[in-house]
Amino acid sequence: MTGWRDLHCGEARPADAGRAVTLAGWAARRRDHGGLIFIDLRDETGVTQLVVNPENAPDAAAIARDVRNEFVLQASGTIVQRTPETVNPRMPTGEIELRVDTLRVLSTCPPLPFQLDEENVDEALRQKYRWIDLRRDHMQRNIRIRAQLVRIIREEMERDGFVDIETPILWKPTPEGARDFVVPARLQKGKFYALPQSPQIAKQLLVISGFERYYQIARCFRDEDPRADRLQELTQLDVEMAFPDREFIFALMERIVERIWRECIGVQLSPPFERLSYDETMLRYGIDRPDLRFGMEIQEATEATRGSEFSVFANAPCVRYILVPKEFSRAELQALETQAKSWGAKGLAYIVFRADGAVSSPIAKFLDQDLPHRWGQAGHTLLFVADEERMVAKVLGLLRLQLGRDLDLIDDSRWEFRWIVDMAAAEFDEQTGTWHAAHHPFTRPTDETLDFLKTDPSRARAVAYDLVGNGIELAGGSFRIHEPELQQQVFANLGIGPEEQREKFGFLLDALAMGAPPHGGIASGIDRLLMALLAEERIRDTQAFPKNQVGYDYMTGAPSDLPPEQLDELGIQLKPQAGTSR
RNA sequence: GGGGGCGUAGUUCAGUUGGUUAGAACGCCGGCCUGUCACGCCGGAGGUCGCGGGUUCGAGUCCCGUCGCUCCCGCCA
Repeated sequence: MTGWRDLHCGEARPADAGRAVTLAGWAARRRDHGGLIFIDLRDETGVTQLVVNPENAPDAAAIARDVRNEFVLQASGTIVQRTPETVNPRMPTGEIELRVDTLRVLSTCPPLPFQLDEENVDEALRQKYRWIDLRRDHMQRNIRIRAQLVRIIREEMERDGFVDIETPILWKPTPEGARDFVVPARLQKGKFYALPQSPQIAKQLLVISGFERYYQIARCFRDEDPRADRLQELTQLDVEMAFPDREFIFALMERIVERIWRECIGVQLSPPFERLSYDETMLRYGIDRPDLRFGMEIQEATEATRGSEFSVFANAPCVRYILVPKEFSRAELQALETQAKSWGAKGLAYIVFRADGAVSSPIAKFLDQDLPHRWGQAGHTLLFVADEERMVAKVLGLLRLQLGRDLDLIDDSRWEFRWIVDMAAAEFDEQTGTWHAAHHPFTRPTDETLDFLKTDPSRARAVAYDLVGNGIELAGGSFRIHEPELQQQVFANLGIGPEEQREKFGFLLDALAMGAPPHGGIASGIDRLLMALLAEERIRDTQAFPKNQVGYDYMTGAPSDLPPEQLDELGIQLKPQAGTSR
């Protein structure tokens, strides 16, 4: 205890009755009864009720009358046991109160821009007054559990002999992956550092250096559009090890996750988590981070409809459907089709099975008679998408998720974790019409599918894995390429020529040539992990000081203009239209 | 880059088919109140209906534009 107080507000119990103590904290509420005045005094441990009686303490009563919410107070007096009829069983300190002798106002506060017990306050306002927002129980809980979660991670990593090593925040711009946040270099005018999207290369170098087990709670930056589940500035548990063993890495993560869920929210998980292949996941859920808390899995219908008289189905490379437990109306189906089209589908075919046995559908008559009945069910609707496989998976996957939420099919009490394994090595880029690395270009292709990178990238697999929990990607990792020749070949397959390789990754290739052990690892987004743990809808509520969807910080006003002298010093000249401010 | 939703008091929201002076709750201010704990009771202040334009006798409401927020698609190795 510091000199300001000798007891915390959440600590006092009947055993303390009779003690003369001083408390300090915030005035959470004041109830002025004309005579008696009650003040709920709050600090980070809880709340104690202050009672100020003008007969015993006229000076304190005069001060208490002018106290308003969120004033900071120091109160001295005696802890007294409450009489039975005045006990408040809803609060831990409800059996006692502080009979105040002297009261001191340490700090005042105007009426708040929003109330601490208000829900759904506009996020812009919450962020502008974040120091107020963070006083709310909900945010206090989130930020404190975040610290607890990080502590658990560190303990588990240290227990297994991983060494915590910091890597540079000022790093080299890399063209692969997300857009870089860049930092102008004053001492090298016209040149730029980039903030790391992840310490990927640095951690590989550390393992090559002989730190066989590295970890870091690392800040990462990605200059892409944020979302409800995505941040520009994030924190990840970053792990890398020499002579990697996939089972070891899985078990490590499972142990960490199990402990976090148990200790932070009292939920007992039962690892090991089941494994799903990437291909099966994409087929059944249409997305690489499936939410397994409800069914409505995607079903294959391509072969069955190949000879159909419905030309759309007959000609499509892929036809799949989901069976939705609802009889949709025409208007609802219209809305669903509009939604599906906005995701890129050409249309949405449907067969509604009425509860009375009637079937309404513009396409059922074109299908083999028994097919719909084999797939359907009274009171349900079949929704079909026919297109390229990628599009079918995407649209049905998104439909499944949206309908799962809208129809309240998701069982919130369930925790479904899965390892997604046998990941694709390459992804098709619709815009450029080329293939690029699905994970990152240092990911090790499997020996068996290595040659497919050249001939048929869609079939190439990587030694890569993701951990998914309740539809949220919680971790992702891989084994890396440790042979310089293979790394050069993979670069080449991804369209990065020898000169570009040298310029951008020369130091990595050199390092790989100088005794690089086989290595691999995993990374886990702390913000995402917390989001899943707390079932938060907005990842921003897991951070103390988040920015909004266009990277604006309401509190500080960042990003902001620079004075001309500073720009000069950096050798930067802004285009006339640039430099607009809010 | 694209699509959806939202924008009314300090806050959260309501506001009917376009119709009188735009309401409620909480908060705030004043008064009363010695056992409340979401204290109670009485009274009061508080509004550029995001902004600009249009239609109309009349616009919070309809139309166009614009700004902001938010969710999603793209993007996110």
